[in-house]
Amino acid sequence: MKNRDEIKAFFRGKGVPLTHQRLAVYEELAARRDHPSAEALHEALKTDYPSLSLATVYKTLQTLHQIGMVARVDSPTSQARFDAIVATHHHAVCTSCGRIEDLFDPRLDALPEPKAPGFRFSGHSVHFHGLCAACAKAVRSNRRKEA
Amino acid sequence: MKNRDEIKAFFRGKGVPLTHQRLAVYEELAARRDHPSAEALHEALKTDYPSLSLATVYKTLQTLHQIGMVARVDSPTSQARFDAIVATHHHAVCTSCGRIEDLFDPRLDALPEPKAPGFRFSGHSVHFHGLCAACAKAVRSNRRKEA
DNA sequence: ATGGATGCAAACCATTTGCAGTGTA
DNA sequence: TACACTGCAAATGGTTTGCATCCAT
Repeated sequence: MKNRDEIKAFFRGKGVPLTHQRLAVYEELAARRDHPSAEALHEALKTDYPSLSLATVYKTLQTLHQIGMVARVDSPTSQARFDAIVATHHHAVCTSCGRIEDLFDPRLDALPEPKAPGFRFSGHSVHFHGLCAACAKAVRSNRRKEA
Repeated sequence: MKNRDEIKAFFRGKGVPLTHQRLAVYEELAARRDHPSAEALHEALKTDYPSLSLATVYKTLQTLHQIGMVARVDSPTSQARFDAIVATHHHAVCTSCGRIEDLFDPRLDALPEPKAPGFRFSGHSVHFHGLCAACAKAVRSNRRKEA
């Protein structure tokens, strides 16, 4: 995703109106590599767009996320979730209902350490995301109803 | 971590008082495999401990986390963070300042899919956590001061 | 023209905090 | 006994929502 024509085409293809605010938020985000929060984006944009509201930034990010133009850096649920197992293990997260299951797989415990200059790593965690059994079944029966 | 004597010993070893509330929260969490939220734990406990407050559950979980008896299931920062790169990639997260850096490493893109009955996975993400260059340096100079 | 988007302010929800009283060590 | 913990209620901070107005299509 790069220039304005491509952006315009992408929105059109999704049938979603492209407003000045949406363009501004997307271009600001795309220009940065620091994974800003909604607030940080609003802060950065308010000089050029004094009337842009924080609520619009939130709504815009949701829209951009829905049409697949931006990703959120993890945090699957809004509430913190806890685990009495402190040994290294990983998680399967249901993107529909928030269900979290433990994954124990030694092949995931020893991953190649990536290059990240200056970073001193103390560990890692792997999240597999998808639909849990119950939600996958719900989706199937919905499809059947809609058909 | 299992029986009450071991729990008691662990708290004593950390020099942290073991209250009824802390024991109750820990035992409830340890008995479950659904990664409950603070609220869910409070809900489950309030029949047996009607005076237990939600604030205490939050404080207790913080304490248990600090002494290494419980883990939080990721979500490194409280605010949502966004990324204009939607292609598969991974992240390095600084546990001290919240800095997030992109990691591009094809070896992390193709991981063995773990056994999770019924789950239909659509993808995965890997978080490496540790200290970024700046925070690692800050820790070093703090150590020097304290010495 | 018109349906969806914006902006404002209020609402919401998870989490934190101040403080008086209580319990653990 | 002393200090840390609890419980309550109020405060906080991020995010969402209702509604009147505005704008992209």
